[in-house]
Amino acid sequence: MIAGRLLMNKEEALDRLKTKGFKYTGKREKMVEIFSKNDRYLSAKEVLAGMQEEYPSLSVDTLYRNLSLLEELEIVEGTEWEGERRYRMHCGGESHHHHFICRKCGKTKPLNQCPMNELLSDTEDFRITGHKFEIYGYCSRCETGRAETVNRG
Amino acid sequence: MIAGRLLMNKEEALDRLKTKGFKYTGKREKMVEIFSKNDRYLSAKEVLAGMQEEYPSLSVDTLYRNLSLLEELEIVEGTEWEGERRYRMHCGGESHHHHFICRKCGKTKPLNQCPMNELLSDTEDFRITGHKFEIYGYCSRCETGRAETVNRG
DNA sequence: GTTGTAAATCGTAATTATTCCGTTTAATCA
DNA sequence: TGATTAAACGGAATAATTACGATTTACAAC
Repeated sequence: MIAGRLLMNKEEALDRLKTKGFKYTGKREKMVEIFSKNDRYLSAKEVLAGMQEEYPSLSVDTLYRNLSLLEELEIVEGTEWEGERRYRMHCGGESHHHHFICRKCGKTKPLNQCPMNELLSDTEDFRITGHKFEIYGYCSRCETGRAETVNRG
Repeated sequence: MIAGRLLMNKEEALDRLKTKGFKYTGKREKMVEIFSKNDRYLSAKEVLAGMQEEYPSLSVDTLYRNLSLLEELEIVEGTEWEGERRYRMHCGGESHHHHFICRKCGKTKPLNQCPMNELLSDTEDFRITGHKFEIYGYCSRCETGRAETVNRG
């Protein structure tokens, strides 16, 4: 249990869309729903597969534009992983954090600590604008083979 | 100055190729030379540009195969950055480390500390197999506009 | 030095992720 | 309801990477 970190939910996500002046479309709702049901990083292809249940002929342009939009609005957070961009529901709030990522199923677990706090002295001759810290491995379900096979694209 | 971290050099790289049973070709020599002259992450396209000085009609297949081979042999080290895979000369030795990366010119600076040391308690329910930690920003030359423009592809 | 052979390279095509663009559709608001 | 304008369509363009059969080459054995 992690204090002070609220996962973005569907209601807040769609509310944020509206208040920022974007339209509340069924496709965006479905996308947010897909992310809220999957606590792991999803590739564009995986999101597309989920979308096709309801929108079998969704344009890839729409898919990518909305993924970018949701990331801009901090409804989802993205990372580059294994050659493609992947997204998960934004962990929300002001609590800066990082993730553990399961190499097999993409499941994520937030980490409480941020390593940047101790490292500032090491880079005095650079102006730091960002950082990436991710831990990879296997979650307990994948480790013991109990996890169902997940289409990773 | 960082103690105990020897940058891979051309001689050792080619020696490593031979002892592992791979052939010592002029193209591989040139590739290693390009990396040894550039202390920063290079994209495949940048390496190709360097190769074309000497081998104007280099096949992209050869380029990518050799990049992968050099990475396997730990002659170079790769990372995914801004949508493509980039490589730099391997920092070598047993000293595990991470990098600061300049967003503009790709220049790198090794960091002495590894944040994993303090974080083990946070992931008891995962088997950890690797991690990535990179700091982004601007090096002093790029910050003050003194750096020449670098073709980043 | 000659030769055999596996590895390396070539050249081109296929694949895959992502973006672009002109047209059509639909959400929102007066 | 009608007007306005963003969103979506769909098909093509772009760009990184991989695949593959044919040819060449490094290198070791003779």
